[in-house]
Amino acid sequence: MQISSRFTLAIHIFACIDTFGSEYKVTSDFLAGSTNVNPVIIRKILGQLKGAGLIKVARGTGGTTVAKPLDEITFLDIYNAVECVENGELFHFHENPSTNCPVGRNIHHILDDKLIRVQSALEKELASITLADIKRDTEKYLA
Amino acid sequence: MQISSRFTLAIHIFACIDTFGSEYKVTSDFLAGSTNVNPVIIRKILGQLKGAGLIKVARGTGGTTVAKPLDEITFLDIYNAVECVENGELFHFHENPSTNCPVGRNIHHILDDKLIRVQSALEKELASITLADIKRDTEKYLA
DNA sequence: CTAGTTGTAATGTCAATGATTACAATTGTG
DNA sequence: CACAATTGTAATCATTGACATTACAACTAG
Repeated sequence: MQISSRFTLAIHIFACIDTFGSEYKVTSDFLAGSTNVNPVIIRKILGQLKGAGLIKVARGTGGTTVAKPLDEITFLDIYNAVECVENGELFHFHENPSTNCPVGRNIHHILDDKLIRVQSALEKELASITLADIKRDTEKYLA
Repeated sequence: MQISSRFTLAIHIFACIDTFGSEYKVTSDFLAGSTNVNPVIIRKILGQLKGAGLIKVARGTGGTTVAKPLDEITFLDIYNAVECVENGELFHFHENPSTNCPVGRNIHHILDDKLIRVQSALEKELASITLADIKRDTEKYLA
């Protein structure tokens, strides 16, 4: 299965806040228009990003702002915030390998460290990209 | 979403073929017993691995063998064989960003190269692990 | 107070996963 | 040759997550 579009949506949201935040009030309806995604879905993602301390959302009056310097928010922070994988485990392991079979009994010992290596490689690359990179390239393409 | 358990199942299957292949006939029922997964699911995975040229399956008589030297089969080969992600794209991009919004119009330009970087990091790590590593560690834990 | 928003619950649709039953096709062996 | 074991595959089913949508209570600036 693919990683949920919540991830690309969240980055799109940050690009909008940064680009339009000084000029417009960035509401869930505004973001729904730019992403073409239902405003309730947007509000759920905003709630997750807020919960992770990445943005501030104004209750009642409306509008969203970024809570930290852009170069301190990595793709990994966003990826974790929007819960792309359950329990933080990228790979879904088959649940009940047989304890009667020597291989089944040891498959976790054999495999777990390798799965972690792969997952760590993914997360390391996610951590190497920040919203400052997004800001730079957004300005480049909008010019 | 997590990556399908077909991936860990496939590796479990290879470990069984290597460990028991010389002594027993490794059938889908045998593998279903070791993995605790339905034999029809096993047969589907075997079909995908066979289609990728990684194993040979004996029709009628039954039994499975590995088609290549173990150090020539990487985790990436297996990952691709069992179709863990659609179109080979790890990230699901929201489908219709607005063309009326400057950010929506450019979000793919801004983001695609970064998503590819992350996906490549994952695939590179997958490619660095082979079934020879699994064989070595299986023997270690079964001893 | 009112208008515009957010937060959230409740439903609905759709797709993928995995289990399960059933059965035709295949093939070595008695 | 006929049989028994096995593969390949179709057809269902239950469960789960994603995303859309409607509805509405709670909140806040003006």
